[in-house]
Amino acid sequence: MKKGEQRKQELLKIAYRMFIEKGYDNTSVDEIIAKAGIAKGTYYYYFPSKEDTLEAVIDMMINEEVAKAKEVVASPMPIPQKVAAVIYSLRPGQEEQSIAKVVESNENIVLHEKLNKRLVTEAIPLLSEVVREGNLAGVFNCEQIEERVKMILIICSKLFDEADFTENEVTAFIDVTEKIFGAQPGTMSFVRELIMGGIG
Amino acid sequence: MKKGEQRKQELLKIAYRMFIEKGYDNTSVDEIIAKAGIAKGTYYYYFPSKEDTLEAVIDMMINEEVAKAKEVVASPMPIPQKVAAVIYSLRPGQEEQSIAKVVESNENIVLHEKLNKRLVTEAIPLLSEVVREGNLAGVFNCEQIEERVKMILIICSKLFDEADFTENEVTAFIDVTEKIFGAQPGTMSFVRELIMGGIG
DNA sequence: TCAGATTTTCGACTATTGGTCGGTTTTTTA
DNA sequence: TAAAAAACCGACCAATAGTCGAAAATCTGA
Repeated sequence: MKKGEQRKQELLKIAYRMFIEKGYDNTSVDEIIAKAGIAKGTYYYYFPSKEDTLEAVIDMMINEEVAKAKEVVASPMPIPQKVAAVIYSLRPGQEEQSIAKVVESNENIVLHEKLNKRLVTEAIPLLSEVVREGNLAGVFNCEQIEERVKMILIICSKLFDEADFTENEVTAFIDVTEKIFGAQPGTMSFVRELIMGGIG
Repeated sequence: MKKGEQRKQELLKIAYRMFIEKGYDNTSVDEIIAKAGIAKGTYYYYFPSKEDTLEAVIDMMINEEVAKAKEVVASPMPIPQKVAAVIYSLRPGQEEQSIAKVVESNENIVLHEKLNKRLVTEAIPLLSEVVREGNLAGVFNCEQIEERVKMILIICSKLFDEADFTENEVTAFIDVTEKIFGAQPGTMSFVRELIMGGIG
């Protein structure tokens, strides 16, 4: 890695942290360069604009999460569990969660939404592959796989914005997931413990 | 209506138009007051901040769409058709659609997302009432009504962002809707013509 | 080793923007 | 009709994204 590339990565990490901590709009370029200890010109030598920095930060985040998801897809695991694991792996990582003060839901709409949109797009082919596996294995039974996967991902991205889940939400989500993919009732019921224990 | 209230409404309309035409971020307060022919101080006499103006604009839009939706709920109509009609009435109105250049999807994330969020929240009780009707009438059969309605609304808000629908999307959407609400297969199939003819 | 080119860095400067404030005009009230 | 309240004005401020020409550091090849 060249010198220049190193600096860019360093700036990216700083920007990433600050965008998540304080929100994209509430983070000024001046603050970023102050923390990095560089001059304005240097920053703009690496990034054409602040928004491009955001885009790069999102790329970084997406790549990490997609990599995790791909591992899960490749790993041997019962199909229903794999579906859950892929979705689970797409959540914002540990770090984001702990840092995030303003980040989720109310503030930082731009980052949040851009990230979710990209996440859904990138995840569709991955999760579709798993569902296709499921169809072959007989656990699932559905057509329009990509479209159904998209719906599930959209639901998840919105539902998981809130930190806590109600009993009814979980129940409905499990039932809907089974029905969307044409699975036998109970196929996804293990998700209840997963959600209640792991996240909620 | 007092003089002051008139001016406020006038400003609101101007802001609404500009936010939709050019996006919230790309509309400056200076532009708004220029178009309104007033001074900075006057603007801030009516709105504490630019963001409050956005909030007020969204309120305005929400109220209109909720009013339409309420009419639909109250009107006599077969339940499945009513479900479709309520959802349909929540789309951004004619005007928005025609004005909107940058508005949808790519730019104007803030307005778009805040609006959608509010729309889902406000629509849940309305659509839930219809579904409850449907349960009593025997066309639907489901529990966790609010939660299922929320899912449908989320799916719609994301799916209808794109102007065009694929055959597969429509097929999957119809099937999913029926299954989420526990309706007989075919119950919602009329939606196909509705979407293909009316929107797509 | 050294000159010339390339890459990287610098920071003063600009334009735009959201927002403030003290004062003026208009309208209402009594 | 005079005092009070409401509405309005625009100069001013602080913050902020982005520019630019020049300087410093690094690399190149002879």
